[in-house]
Amino acid sequence: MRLTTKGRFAVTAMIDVAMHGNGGPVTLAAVSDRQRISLSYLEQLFGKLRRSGLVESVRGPGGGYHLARAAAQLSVAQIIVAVDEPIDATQCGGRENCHDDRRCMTHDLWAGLNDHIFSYLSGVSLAQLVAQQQQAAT
Amino acid sequence: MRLTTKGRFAVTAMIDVAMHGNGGPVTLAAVSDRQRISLSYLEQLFGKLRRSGLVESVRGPGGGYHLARAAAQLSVAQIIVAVDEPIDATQCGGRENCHDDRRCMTHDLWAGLNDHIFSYLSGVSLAQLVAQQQQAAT
DNA sequence: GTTTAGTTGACTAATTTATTCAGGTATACG
DNA sequence: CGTATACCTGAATAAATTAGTCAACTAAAC
Repeated sequence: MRLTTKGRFAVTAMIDVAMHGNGGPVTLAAVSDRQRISLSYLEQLFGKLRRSGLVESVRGPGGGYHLARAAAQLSVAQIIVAVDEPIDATQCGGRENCHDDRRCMTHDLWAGLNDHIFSYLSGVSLAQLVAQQQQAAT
Repeated sequence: MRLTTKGRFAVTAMIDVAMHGNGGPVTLAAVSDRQRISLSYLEQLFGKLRRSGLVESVRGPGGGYHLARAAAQLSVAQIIVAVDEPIDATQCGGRENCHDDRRCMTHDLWAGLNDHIFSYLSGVSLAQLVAQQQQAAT
């Protein structure tokens, strides 16, 4: 699992959708305006989020995106995995011949690291972030 | 804190130095050869590691790098911080005017996330990774 | 049938990552 | 000495990723 700004954009946008989704679908244009993320970049990200089943789209006037599940059932880990590219976490992609004789030295290291970070982020739900955000806005 | 391949290279190289440092300094040429990382890239990384006080250098023939402290006293977090660029974790760099009226929405989120990941990686020492690696080589 | 808004794909710019090149400096050793 | 080793520095480059832009299309509301 990588941690880059791309994942942060996705999480930010998802929080926005979660917070403004009461009155129906949220348009990307609105998210773009509020979060200062380019519309086309959002389109790319939400294309992935949709294909990963995290959001659902409604076409036509009054359309937009809404969460596919309750915010409490959506984790940060799912969002990041959805937008971040395949990521071969081990550099050798499972092959063990990356070196002459020994196997990829950091294989187990990063696998373990990934597991930890992933499990942590899996425990953080969108609902928690929304609650935190609304509290901060007070 | 970002998690990219750059940090992985640095950790891999540091493990190599830790494992081969019994007979004096380890040359980057040897690390490059064993780990298949370009020499010049290693020089860049070790320049940062040295300036961060994680390794010490010995010039001249028979020279090379050795750990500045015992492997048990060097954490993965320190290595990654040393080689990864400043990283503004909050996109707004502390300023709170990134949006019209509200502050950076994900500020607290990523700060908390960083803290967690950092503290986890701070708990993983180079010595642990070396031990793990030597065990795997059996 | 016109407007809204998602959908797709290609194309570009900026940044980061990784490599290469070309010099330098310090030091061990003969 | 002088020479070889290996760190040290900086610039230039290539590749990959990130971010943004453009253009055309489809589905649906009205």
